[in-house]
Amino acid sequence: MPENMSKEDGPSRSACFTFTIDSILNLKQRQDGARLDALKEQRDTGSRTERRESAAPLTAASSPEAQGAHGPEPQQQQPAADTKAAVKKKTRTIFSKRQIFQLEATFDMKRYLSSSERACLASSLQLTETQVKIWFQNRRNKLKRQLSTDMEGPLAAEHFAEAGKNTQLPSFYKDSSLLGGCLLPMPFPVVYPTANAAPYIYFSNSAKYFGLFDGD
Amino acid sequence: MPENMSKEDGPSRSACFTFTIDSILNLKQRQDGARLDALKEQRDTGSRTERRESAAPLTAASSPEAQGAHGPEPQQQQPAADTKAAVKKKTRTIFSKRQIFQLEATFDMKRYLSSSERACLASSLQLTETQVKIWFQNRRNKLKRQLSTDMEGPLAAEHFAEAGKNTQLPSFYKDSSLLGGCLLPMPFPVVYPTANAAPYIYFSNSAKYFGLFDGD
DNA sequence: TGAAGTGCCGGCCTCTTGA
DNA sequence: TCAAGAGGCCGGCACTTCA
Repeated sequence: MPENMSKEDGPSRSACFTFTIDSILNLKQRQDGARLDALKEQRDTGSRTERRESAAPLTAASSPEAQGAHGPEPQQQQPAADTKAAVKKKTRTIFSKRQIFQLEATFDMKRYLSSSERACLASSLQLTETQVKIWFQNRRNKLKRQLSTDMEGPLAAEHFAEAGKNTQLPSFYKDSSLLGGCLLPMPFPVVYPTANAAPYIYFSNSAKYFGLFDGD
Repeated sequence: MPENMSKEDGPSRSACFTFTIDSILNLKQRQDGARLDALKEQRDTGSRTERRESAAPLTAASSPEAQGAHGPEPQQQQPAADTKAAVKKKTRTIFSKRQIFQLEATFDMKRYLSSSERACLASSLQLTETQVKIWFQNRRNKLKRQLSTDMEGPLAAEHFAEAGKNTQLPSFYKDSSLLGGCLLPMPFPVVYPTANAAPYIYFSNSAKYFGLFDGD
């Protein structure tokens, strides 16, 4: 799905308001990197119809990695593009606390993002959309694992699927249209009504916000 | 999309009620073929978690084509599976008028179907889900082309995208939950509210229903 | 520990084919 | 004419890798 559809979603939407959490938190950091995922993100640009209103025209060279984190300090661990086919050592970016906080808060609201919501959140966090996408993917997986171990039983996974099925989340073609596709993360417990059981409430690791407030 | 997600949608949903249009139209046809798309549909069965509550266990052999149409008459044009690797001549199934009618009516309601809606409609029409999926795909394309020529301008396509974006449509993860994922096609004009323009009304070829009522 | 890589699946789109 | 094939893109999931 959904993609191709991004065609119907990406270009003409521009649902990203500038008053996002960023402006609220007043944490305007650098505007440099945090773009192009080089290999995969580029083909994104090559879609049929134009898509993605991303600024930078993707300057073919340099910064092959998306190191969209770590406050103002440069902190590049990529091979500096010495040779053409750089070794491309697998880097592990560390998201800032502000980014994690916002991602977690958003995750509490909904576990799946529409493309426009993703774009909005990404630009708000100075991350690539792919990074946000992957973060949510990994986060979902983490949640699933946590539930499996917490509930110590095969039903855990079902609860997860159950909750994820009839509730939340978007579609590739249309977003929740709340705030025009933008989310304002608010750390509240989320209720996941299940189809055949009493509403299942998950407080999403209530302690995860602790220690995330003191700057990056 | 979705897929993978069909995992969360397929198995535990069973949202297909038996009072579908079929029971209304009292057109219980044969229950035989109209399944397995052989090549592609089969891997569907091989998904990670079980999915699809389809009856027939997919008997490896015979009926490689999905000829889910044409009233009671057999009408098979496939190579009868004489040799193992039959020539597999490209067949062109002709849907019955009843099937077309129902598909068109459903299409008027929404131009994209969730997996459960698709499953429901498919079983209701004795067609494979793939056939329904492809039909909707081709129908969407047809609509788009019609709009392009009708409006004689480059804006037509945009209107289509515009309409398809903020309106309808499902998601891979959750369906409209109307009637439990089942649709009751009702030939009414559909209103496609656009984001930045007055609601765009499309009467979906008002004459297309003519001549579709007289039996198969 | 967790961002990212890999492999597989399904859907959608566009264009094309051939009964 | 139109169901279906083919090629290409995207997102999701499971599982793995390694700074």
